[in-house]
Amino acid sequence: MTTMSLPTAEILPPSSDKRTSATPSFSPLYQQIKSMLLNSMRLGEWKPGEAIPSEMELATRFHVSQGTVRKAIDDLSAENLLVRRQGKGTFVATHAEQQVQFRFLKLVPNSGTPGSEGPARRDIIQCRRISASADIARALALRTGDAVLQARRVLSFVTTPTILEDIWLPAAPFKGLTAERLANHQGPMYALFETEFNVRMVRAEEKIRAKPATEGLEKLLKVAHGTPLLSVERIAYTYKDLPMELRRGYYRTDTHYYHNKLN
Amino acid sequence: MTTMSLPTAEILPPSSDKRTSATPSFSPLYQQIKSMLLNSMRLGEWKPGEAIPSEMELATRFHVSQGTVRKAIDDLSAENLLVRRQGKGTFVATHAEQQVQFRFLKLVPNSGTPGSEGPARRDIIQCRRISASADIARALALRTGDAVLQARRVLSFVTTPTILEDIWLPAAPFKGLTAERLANHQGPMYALFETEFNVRMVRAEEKIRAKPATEGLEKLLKVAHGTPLLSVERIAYTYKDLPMELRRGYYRTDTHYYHNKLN
DNA sequence: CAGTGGTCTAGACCACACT
DNA sequence: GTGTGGTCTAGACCACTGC
Repeated sequence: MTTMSLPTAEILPPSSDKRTSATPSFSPLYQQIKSMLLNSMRLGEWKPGEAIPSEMELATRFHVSQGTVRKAIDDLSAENLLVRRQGKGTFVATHAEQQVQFRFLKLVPNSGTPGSEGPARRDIIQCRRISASADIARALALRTGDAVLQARRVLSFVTTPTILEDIWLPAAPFKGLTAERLANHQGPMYALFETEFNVRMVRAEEKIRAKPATEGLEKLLKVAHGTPLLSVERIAYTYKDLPMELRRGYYRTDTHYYHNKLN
Repeated sequence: MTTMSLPTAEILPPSSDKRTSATPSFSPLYQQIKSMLLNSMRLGEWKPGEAIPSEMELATRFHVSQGTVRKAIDDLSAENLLVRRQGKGTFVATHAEQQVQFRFLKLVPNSGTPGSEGPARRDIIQCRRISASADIARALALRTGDAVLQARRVLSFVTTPTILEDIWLPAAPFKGLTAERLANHQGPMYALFETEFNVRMVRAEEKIRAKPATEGLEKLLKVAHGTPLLSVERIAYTYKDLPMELRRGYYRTDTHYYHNKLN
């Protein structure tokens, strides 16, 4: 039973030996549980913010012990895909909660803590549908020419414009997204993606460089010509390592800095 | 057995719990085990690269079950303080291994993978003993005027000077460190710190900004005047959150980029 | 082969949140 | 009180490493 996948009908013959080693790879039970939990999240059986069944209930459903379910949930919890709350239950992680507002935005003010400036002001400058150029398509695992949405916005903290971002999204999963919906939405953009488009960003990678402000950037961020800016290119992924967003940001680093923890 | 302290000579003081609860609180056994393992590593009972006792042996020593020891080791392993190797044992993590060479240096070449350029060339420009200025002292949790070592070096990849770093170290723990020893040493500086000074860097925090190259930087990194550089200020910590190094680096980002994973 | 870490179980009890 | 996650135990067996 170790290398086969569990029956999708969620029935495990009681006679089957769960520990017999078959040759090729060997996948522990808790890994299989992880996959099944992941699938349920991906397919929307449990949505972001909702509780998943209790450990005992999942143990019964999968015909394993509570400890095995626990190990699977521990892993997913460590990957920030689930959130455990003692006495209450286990919940699908979401970008809509205050505590995780700044999980992906690592820019913090020179003095103060992340978020101490209050919510950022978001000004959507444009949002349009275009054809993917070669590099955009590659980043989003599309074909050149495929339809993508492109948005541009400025984030301001305490009236100071601090970030300019260009954002590219595959058009298909975000059908119906307009500048108005972006502009009218309060809270993190990734929260909007969850509730409106059932797209949950699970992880991201960033490439960071220092670049001089170009003419367009100078005006929008109100900095002098050639001011060094932090160039942050991010690709965000949903489940299954599927890239769902490309973002090219320019950060002012006179009033803020990019904060990173190394472990 | 859960809320009592352990019955051996190695009893922990009723360590204050990190949670914000007002009650006297409650420290699980595995947390106490973690602290004791941490202490043994800090005091050098097991040195970086060495194996710690087996799970069964530790369980006997601490009078707990193997599962409890296991949970403690799991945690320390997740924090990169220990490394488990199935069939061999559990080892104290070290900066001297190939696999973790680039744990703290996140600069990767535009094309290629971390380390694909071969080992970096390290040129020590200076190493001297000075009095800590106010900001250096604050970063290293010293008093203004305390003795510190200050070193400057250039890292080059494939003959291209890429990083200039100024490094400050508290003089006391690094007594005897000279430019010669730095220059003659092969491999990561943090590995030298482990073997020669019994100082192990456990984690670090970085503040990243974009800044124009100043006159001194231009020559050393061979870039044009005003070229934007990545300014990376790092404070590295040993056990117990004790700051042991301040590092101010300037990275060229035309040939490389700073890579960060967000989870 | 023995010794190590890795997985899994069944059951007990504790801490926490809600009702 | 009930139900949730959190801790701990004792024991079994599996997978990997090296003698």
